[in-house]
Amino acid sequence: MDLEYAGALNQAIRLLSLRHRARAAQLLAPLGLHAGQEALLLELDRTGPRIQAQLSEALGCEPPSVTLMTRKLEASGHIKRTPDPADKRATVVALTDGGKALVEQIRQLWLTLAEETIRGLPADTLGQLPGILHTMSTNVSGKPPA
Amino acid sequence: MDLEYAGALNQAIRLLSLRHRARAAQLLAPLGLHAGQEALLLELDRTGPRIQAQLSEALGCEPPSVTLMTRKLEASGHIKRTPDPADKRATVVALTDGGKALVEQIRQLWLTLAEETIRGLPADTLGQLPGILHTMSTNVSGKPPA
DNA sequence: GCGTAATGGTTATGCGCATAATCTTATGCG
DNA sequence: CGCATAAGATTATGCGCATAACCATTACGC
Repeated sequence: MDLEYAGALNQAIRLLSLRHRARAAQLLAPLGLHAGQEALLLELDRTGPRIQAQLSEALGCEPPSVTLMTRKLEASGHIKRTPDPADKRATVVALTDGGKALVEQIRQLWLTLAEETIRGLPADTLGQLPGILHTMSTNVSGKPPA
Repeated sequence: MDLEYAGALNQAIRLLSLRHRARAAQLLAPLGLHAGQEALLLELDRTGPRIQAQLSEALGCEPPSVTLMTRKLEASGHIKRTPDPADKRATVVALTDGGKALVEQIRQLWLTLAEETIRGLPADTLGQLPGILHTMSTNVSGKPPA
């Protein structure tokens, strides 16, 4: 691998990150959501109520970030935070009814976003794309490949 | 395209963004840099001195972000900001000697990061990877495809 | 030429992320 | 047991990004 390829690759990843996130933000704004919050709601919908430590792990961000995000999502009425009776340290986070309804809208937006993103890519690329992205993610995750 | 694929794709892009950036931050920390600043320095090195509006365009971020980043990079001595004699509104940004030396180190780190990122990917994928990422970027850039 | 629009920058504010330090509660081991 | 350690959460702080509002300058149309 040469310096030029490396530079192009890293820059391409950086640009995709910025723009994909920016586009997501545009689409989520009408719902009153900021980019990043949708992932928390989708995760809650996918697995049911979870404590923040689990959310932190699933979302790939640190506990303090989850604390602030959950605060704001609770303030806007999309989730509810209740102390865990079995572990007094933990607080469990659950979707409200309003939150569940929001998730349905998010799913539609994410379909739009994904279709927009992969427009013009060859069909065989589409099949391997999630795998490629996942491989790169775990490669730089620092964690040993389980 | 189904909802499941869309969700997996968007989530994969989000995770790759977070982790690639986090790993970049780890590598840049010993140089006293924060993730994002390296792009500005690399761009300056690639094209020579530029005014902030051009940097904003090249980096894919908004002018206020450039203002703050250039301030900090100037404070740490890596760049120099001087008023443009031809246009009293503009300020041109140039690498200092120290900044140029830093760029060489950044290039090495970016080689490391890129090799780490694409580890385990098939050879034919590597060839098309930059193109795929670029296509996706422009797809969500909002700009008409020039 | 002059007034209006466009361009370059900055300030203020807010969000998502990070790390470091701290507090509380669980858990492990002697 | 009791005590050290680990785990869950929070606070404080800082950076990169964003938008909105504003100022200074340049460019343009009449």
